[in-house]
Amino acid sequence: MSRKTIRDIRNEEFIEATLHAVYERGYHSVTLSEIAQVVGATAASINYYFGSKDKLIEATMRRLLSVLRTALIERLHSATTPKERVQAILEANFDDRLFEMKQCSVWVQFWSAAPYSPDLARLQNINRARVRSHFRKELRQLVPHHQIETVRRVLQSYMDGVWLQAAQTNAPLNAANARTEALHVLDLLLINPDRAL
Amino acid sequence: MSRKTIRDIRNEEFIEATLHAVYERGYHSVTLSEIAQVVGATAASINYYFGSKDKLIEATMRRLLSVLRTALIERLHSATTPKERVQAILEANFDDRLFEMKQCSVWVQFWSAAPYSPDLARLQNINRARVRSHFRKELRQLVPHHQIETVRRVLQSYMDGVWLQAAQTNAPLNAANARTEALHVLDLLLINPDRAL
DNA sequence: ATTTTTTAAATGATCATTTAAAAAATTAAC
DNA sequence: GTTAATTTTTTAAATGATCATTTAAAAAAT
Repeated sequence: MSRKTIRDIRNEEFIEATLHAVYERGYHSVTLSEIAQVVGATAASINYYFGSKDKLIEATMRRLLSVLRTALIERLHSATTPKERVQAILEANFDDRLFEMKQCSVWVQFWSAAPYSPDLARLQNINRARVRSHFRKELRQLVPHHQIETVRRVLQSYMDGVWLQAAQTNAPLNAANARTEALHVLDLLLINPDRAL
Repeated sequence: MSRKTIRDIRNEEFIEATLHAVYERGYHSVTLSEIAQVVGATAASINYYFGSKDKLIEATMRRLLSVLRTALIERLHSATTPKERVQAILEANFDDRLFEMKQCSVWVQFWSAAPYSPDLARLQNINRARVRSHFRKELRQLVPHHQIETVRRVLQSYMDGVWLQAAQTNAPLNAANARTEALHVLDLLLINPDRAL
């Protein structure tokens, strides 16, 4: 029963094309024509569907966020203990569907552009707030009160850093490795916390 | 005896202005005129001194790298044990002269632009290779052979992530806190390594 | 005087966006 | 089921704005 309108299909195609073209050419030098070319259309067509280049970019960012949200919800759903749920957050961030060159690259570029675009900044804040709040809720049951924020900051910084590096490597990414390593880092932070933090 | 030519002074001014203007307006939307305005000059003047916008950007990136290199050398010089030297690398990355909004912001923007500019990419690789090699040399004496790369990757990812977040916060940065937290993370990685990694 | 530095204005290129018309698809009528 | 109207989608070309860069001349410094 998937009754997709042409509009939905085109939206989908153009967002996919944007991911590809931004990855290939860079956020600040890609043109509407280049994006349109990826799917054999014209720049005018994009404006017909999205209204402007900015709106297209915003829609693409929403797409990335939606992939992360989906992975996060799925994994949280099948976790039962606080620690499992923290692991779920970490693993969602390096989910196979997300932790892939094209998306890492575009994501990092959006990050760096966000401070200069209210729309992108808004989306980014929503996402960051969600991850932060999930972390806090679970860490409350795993580490002493006064260490919650430190542990959370370290985990989030670590995840961001891995993404940043992923976007700059030309070697193919290994999402499974990234997840394993992230779980190791978590274990380190949970070992004997009174001693180091 | 600091005999500075006008050329040196102007170079300095324009690089400073670039840091300011890129921070204010964003790497991909700042114009030569805006940069020139910061020091009351004209865009043509920048081309007279730097030859092109790209060269100015490259010179600004070099400036940032030079600040890091200086901090790194200074701190390494006064460290005597392997652990102190690893600490020196971490602390240099969050040196007061470097870990400051304007520079974090510009640095992150350069990072995200580097894959699309051979010149920026080259500079970035040189820098990353230097930090990597320092880490390796010292970690060899601190952790078992098979864990060197993992520990190093975690530390570098963590540092990158902190920078990324710093560039996106509007709260003022606290370099001393960043250094303290980084040393904590190091201690965690060095505690009982056989257990977790 | 001569050289260095600065600038206003010109140049030329690039784009996002608009427009107006064509093409395709959908609907309605017979 | 074919045809004619209507709506949706697409595009080529026009528009207008923005910039980096060049140029040629003026201003400042040596």
